[in-house]
Amino acid sequence: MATAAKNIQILKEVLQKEGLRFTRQRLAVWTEIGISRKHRDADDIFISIRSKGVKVSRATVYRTIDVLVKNKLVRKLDVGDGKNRFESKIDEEHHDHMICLETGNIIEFYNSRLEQLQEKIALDNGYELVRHVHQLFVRPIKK
Amino acid sequence: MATAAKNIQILKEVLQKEGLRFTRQRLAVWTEIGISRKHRDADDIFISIRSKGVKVSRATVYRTIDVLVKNKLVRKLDVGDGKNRFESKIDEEHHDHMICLETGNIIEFYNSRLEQLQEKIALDNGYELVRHVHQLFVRPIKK
DNA sequence: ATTCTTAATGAGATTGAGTCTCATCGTAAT
DNA sequence: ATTACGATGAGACTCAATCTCATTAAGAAT
Repeated sequence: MATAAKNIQILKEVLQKEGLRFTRQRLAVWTEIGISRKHRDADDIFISIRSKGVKVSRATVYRTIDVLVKNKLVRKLDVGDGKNRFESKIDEEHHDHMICLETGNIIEFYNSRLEQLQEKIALDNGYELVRHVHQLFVRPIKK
Repeated sequence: MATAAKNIQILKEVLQKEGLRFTRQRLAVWTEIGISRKHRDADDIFISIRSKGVKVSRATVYRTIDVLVKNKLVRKLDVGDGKNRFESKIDEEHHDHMICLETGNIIEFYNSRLEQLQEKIALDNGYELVRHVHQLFVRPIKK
């Protein structure tokens, strides 16, 4: 389970590996993404950190997120509205997303057969699957 | 098979349905997308139309594409580089895309089992699948 | 064909997410 | 504590996409 101490440790290891320094701002960004509800956009994260009294800039938020995404601590999610969303990958099973066109709700799903098929399709074409983007845009079934 | 005459007819029907006028610009945009190679971005389409001597603006290109997408004549494709691509859906089987991370190549694929699975996943969650976004980011297998 | 109403267009301003610059700050090694 | 140099922040900048509004042109009516 993710404790604050464990999350700090994870961040420190990543920063060390990348030859980067451990700073208040980087910790704040990682904490914000790791602790809070999912699917938040960059500005949301920026505002939230500031509201907690930590001085940070948008530039630093974006720069830090890039590092976290590169090191697979965070996942970047494009829901098609021009703003990327971010979610922690720590203690999370892999999943994709269903976006409700009526409410904007984001529902997570996972299907192993689907994942296998994706690997197979890439392989059949002479490629190795690196990552995928998979969103289902849905509408509630009317009774 | 798609002939120029047939494509004009399709466009006219859509415009009529939408209560919109048939204009040189709208025809030029539809022709450009319908005739040319796939996966073109808006600016590409804009430049190409201009180079053929048809006076058009970026605003009109975007406005027309919106109408075409809304009426399922054109598909909008987000390949993750910040620029949407467009392709004609006329005389095209449905397919998804594999994007090569090394060359930027876009490969089309279709798998009926995959399509069925998506329908089922939405249904199992109480939703109706409206559309989906599905891209595989891949790397050539090294020999 | 000419007139007339109103939608469509174009040039350029604007938006907004994300990136970049560079003077200043702060980490952490010594 | 000093020092070297990486990190940060304010705000300029980028670029795809959208909006504004004066002008243009469909296409219906005559």
